[in-house]
Amino acid sequence: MNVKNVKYKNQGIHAIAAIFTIENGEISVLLIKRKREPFKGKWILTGGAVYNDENVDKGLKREIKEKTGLTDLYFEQFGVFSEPKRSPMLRMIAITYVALVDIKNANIIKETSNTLNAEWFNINDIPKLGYDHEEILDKALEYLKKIILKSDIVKVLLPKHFTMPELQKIYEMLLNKKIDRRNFRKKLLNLGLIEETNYENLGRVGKPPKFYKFKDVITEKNIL
Amino acid sequence: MNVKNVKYKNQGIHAIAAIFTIENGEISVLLIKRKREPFKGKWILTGGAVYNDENVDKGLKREIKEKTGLTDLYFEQFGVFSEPKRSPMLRMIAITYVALVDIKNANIIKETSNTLNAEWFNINDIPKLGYDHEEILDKALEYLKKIILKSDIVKVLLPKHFTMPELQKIYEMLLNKKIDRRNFRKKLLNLGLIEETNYENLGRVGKPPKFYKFKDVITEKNIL
DNA sequence: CCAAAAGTGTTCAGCCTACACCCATGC
DNA sequence: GCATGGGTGTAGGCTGAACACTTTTGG
Repeated sequence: MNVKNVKYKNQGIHAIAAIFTIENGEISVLLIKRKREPFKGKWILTGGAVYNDENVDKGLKREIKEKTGLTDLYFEQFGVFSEPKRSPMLRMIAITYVALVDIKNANIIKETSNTLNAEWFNINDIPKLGYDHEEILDKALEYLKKIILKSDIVKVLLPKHFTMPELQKIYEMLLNKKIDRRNFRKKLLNLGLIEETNYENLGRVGKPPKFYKFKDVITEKNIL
Repeated sequence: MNVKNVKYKNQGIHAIAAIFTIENGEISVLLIKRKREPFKGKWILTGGAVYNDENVDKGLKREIKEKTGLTDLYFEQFGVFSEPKRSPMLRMIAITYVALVDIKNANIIKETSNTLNAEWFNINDIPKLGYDHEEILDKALEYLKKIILKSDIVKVLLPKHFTMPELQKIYEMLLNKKIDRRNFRKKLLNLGLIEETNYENLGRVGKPPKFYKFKDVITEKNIL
């Protein structure tokens, strides 16, 4: 069946993710450079059009894989951008996501049939973006800060076994503020997302840290 | 420009609202009965396809007005439903909303060119719905309970001047639990959304209540 | 004066913040 | 033994929950 009513013909869905990672102690976001019009040569967030046989999550995964090679990331939907003119030519509605990926697993494909380049940009040094992606990026960062204490989303940024100071650094970077060591430990243990392990790793300066891991089973109570 | 790639041709956007009100001390949701296939004769939530020159909010407002006559309601977007088969025939993605309306202003159009009927249904007595609207309704109720303490959304359900017990009854109905009178008063006043007025209204049994109103200016701090 | 409805205050528990000293290791 | 980095506890303020009596009106 084809759409006949011209009032809502030729609409499409964009699934768009602000993919974040932590690199050299700073938050970066992955941008891709467009190969075609519109916005040819401009940097944009990762994403693209959802196919008819996909739900939006699946379309996003496929687009990310096609345009960056990334397959193993955590993502969460946070918004809808639907101004009629947000995309020139076709009417596209964007379903937007925050995603996190571990830089160590992040082997980025630089060029594809649709993209000229892909690069991590420090979030304090973002170029002008195509479409309405600057607005989407702003909202994504805001959302990330809001959910970071209510989910185990940071899991992907850490090795299986990690220490409190390692975990704390990630929160400090994402939230962009200093946190008290004692309070942080109490809070995180209280949240019930992580548990101590008997993993050990000596050979470093200073008192050896305890190691923790994210619990395998996250109960309802944990993730609000 | 027309879509050529068949993989994402003929997609469309549904804006769909679970419109709630409080009637005889119970929560009701507005359902409309479809006049055409698919789901001809079935009850569904209010909504329809977004036009090309509208953002989703605007499309929702238009659809609600066309199909129910309602113009003055509070609504908030909460989700996206995108399973490929959620709508038979055309591939439609649903952007979903919670809406609230004051029953006293709710003069419902019963039949339109697209609908056979429109009626309020007690949420404990919902018929089988078309599309995936049962799932949407469940999620909408869940969302409503979550935001009710963080926004002035209940404003539309109350007269300009209202008493604490009146306000409390609405919260108790929406949250479906008893709340302690003293704690409720402290909490609501603390939230800073409402303020006392010198409105008076005697002639009722019992000690005369104080009247309150929602503040005209809601500051950033108030709505988290 | 009595029935009905509204107003009010205290205590306890849990959570957040601020803050300083001790401990185990490598060199 | 000393430098480095990690671990730990306590006190004050805020928030949410539990709980019972007094006040004002209409009839």
